[in-house]
Amino acid sequence: MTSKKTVERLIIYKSLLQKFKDSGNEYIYSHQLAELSDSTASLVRRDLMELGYSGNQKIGYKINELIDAIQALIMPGKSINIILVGVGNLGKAILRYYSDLAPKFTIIGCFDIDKGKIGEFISHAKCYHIDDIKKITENNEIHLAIITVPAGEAQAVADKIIDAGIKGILNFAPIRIKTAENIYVEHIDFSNVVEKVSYYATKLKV
Amino acid sequence: MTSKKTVERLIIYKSLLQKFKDSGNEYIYSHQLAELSDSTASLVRRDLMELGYSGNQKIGYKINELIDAIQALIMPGKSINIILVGVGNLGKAILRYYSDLAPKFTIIGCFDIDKGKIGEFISHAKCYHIDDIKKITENNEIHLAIITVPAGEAQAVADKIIDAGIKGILNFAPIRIKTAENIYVEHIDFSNVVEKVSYYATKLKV
DNA sequence: GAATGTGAACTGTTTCACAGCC
DNA sequence: GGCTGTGAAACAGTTCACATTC
Repeated sequence: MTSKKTVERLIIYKSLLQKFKDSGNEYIYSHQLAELSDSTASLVRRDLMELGYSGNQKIGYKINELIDAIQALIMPGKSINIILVGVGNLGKAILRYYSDLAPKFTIIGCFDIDKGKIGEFISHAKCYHIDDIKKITENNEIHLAIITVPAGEAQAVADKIIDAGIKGILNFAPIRIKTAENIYVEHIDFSNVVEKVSYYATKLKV
Repeated sequence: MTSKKTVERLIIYKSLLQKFKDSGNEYIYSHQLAELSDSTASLVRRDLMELGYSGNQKIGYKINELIDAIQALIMPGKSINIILVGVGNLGKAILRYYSDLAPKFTIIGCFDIDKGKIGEFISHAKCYHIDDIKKITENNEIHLAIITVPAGEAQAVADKIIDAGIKGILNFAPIRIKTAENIYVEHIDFSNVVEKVSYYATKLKV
C-alpha cells in the first residue's frame, strides 16, 4: 500500500535522520528533513503519515522515534543477510563495502566458479562454488542476493538463486533478468545510468 | 519535455535493441520490445512517440533506425567522456568496467589524493591529484564525473568538479551532495538500495 | 488481421491550502 | 506564529480503446 516512491524516500530519510542525530540533534521539523533530502516539507509529511507516527506541532518529530518507526516498517529484522555471486573486481569491491558496514549487513557468503577463489575468504566472506548456493543458504534466512557475474551467466545464476528460495535480487550484470512475479529484482546498469546522467547534464548545459 | 521515466526507458530500449539486433533481427514490434523490457506494448509506443520516428503497421519498427533515433535524442555525441574521482576498491572496479566498454565511454582521467597513485595508470586511465581536475579537464568536454571517495570528502570533491565546469555527477558516496540547480546529480547509495530490495523481497515472501 | 498512433480515461504522486494545535 | 495532518486540487504517468494503416 505504501507507494514505491514513498518507500524509497523513507529509506533515505532514515539514513539522513541517523546522521542528523549523530550531529547532536534530538528533534527535527518536516522542512528540515525536506532540506536534507532535497524534497518538500509537504511531501515529507505525507510520507511520514504512512508510519502512523505523529510529530509535535511545537518541536517537530523526535528523531529516535522516527527512525524506529521507519525501521519497523522497512526492516523489522536486525541485520540484512546477503550473499554475493561473482567475485570479480566489482564483486570484491562491493563485498568490501558491505563488510565495512557490519552489523547492519551480514555477508553470509560469496560464490564463484573459479577454483582459485573457492575456499578463500574475501572481506571475511567465505567463497563457495555457485552450485552450492542452495546447500550453503538453507540454514540461514537470506534477504537478498547480489549478482556481479558477466552478462552471459547472470540468468543462470539468478535461476539458482531463486531455486535456493531467495526472493530479492540486486543485479549489476548488464542484462534484464527474467523471473516469476514473486521475485523482486532491482537492476543497476552502469552503462545506462551514465547515459542518463550524461543526457541530463547536456540538457542543463545552457 | 520528455519525461524522466521515458528517458530512462528509452536508454533501456536502446541497449535491448542492440542485443536484439545482434541476435539477427532487423525489425521489432512494440509488444516484443515490451516483453524484453518488462513493460507494455502501449507504453513502449507512447515512449517511441517522443522520438518522432514511425513504425510500420505490417513489419513493426526497423531496429537500426530506432536505435539511431534514440541515440539522436539521448546522446548526440559519439563517446561519453568521463572522469572518476576516488581510486579505491570501488573506483578501480568501476574504472575497469567502463574501460572495457570503450569506445562507447572514454575515461579522460582519474583523480585521487594518494601520492602513490598519482602518475600511475589504472585501467589505461592516468591518475592525477584531485586539485588538478580543472587543469586536466579544461581542454576536453567532460560529460560527467563519477565520485567514489569516502562520504566525508564527497562534497568538497563535488565542489571541485563543478568548479571545473562539469554539469553531471554520478555519486556513489553515501551522502547527498548539494549543488546549484543547473547540475544534475544521480545518487547510487548501496546501503539504501539493498534496504529497498530487502523490503520488497520480504513483502513478497507470502 | 494484426499492427501503429493517439485521444480519453484512469491511476498514481505531489502540491496546495488551511483547520487544529502547541 | 509556526508547526503538523490532511482533504482537495493539480499534475504526472499509464492503460484503454479504437480509428487508421499496411
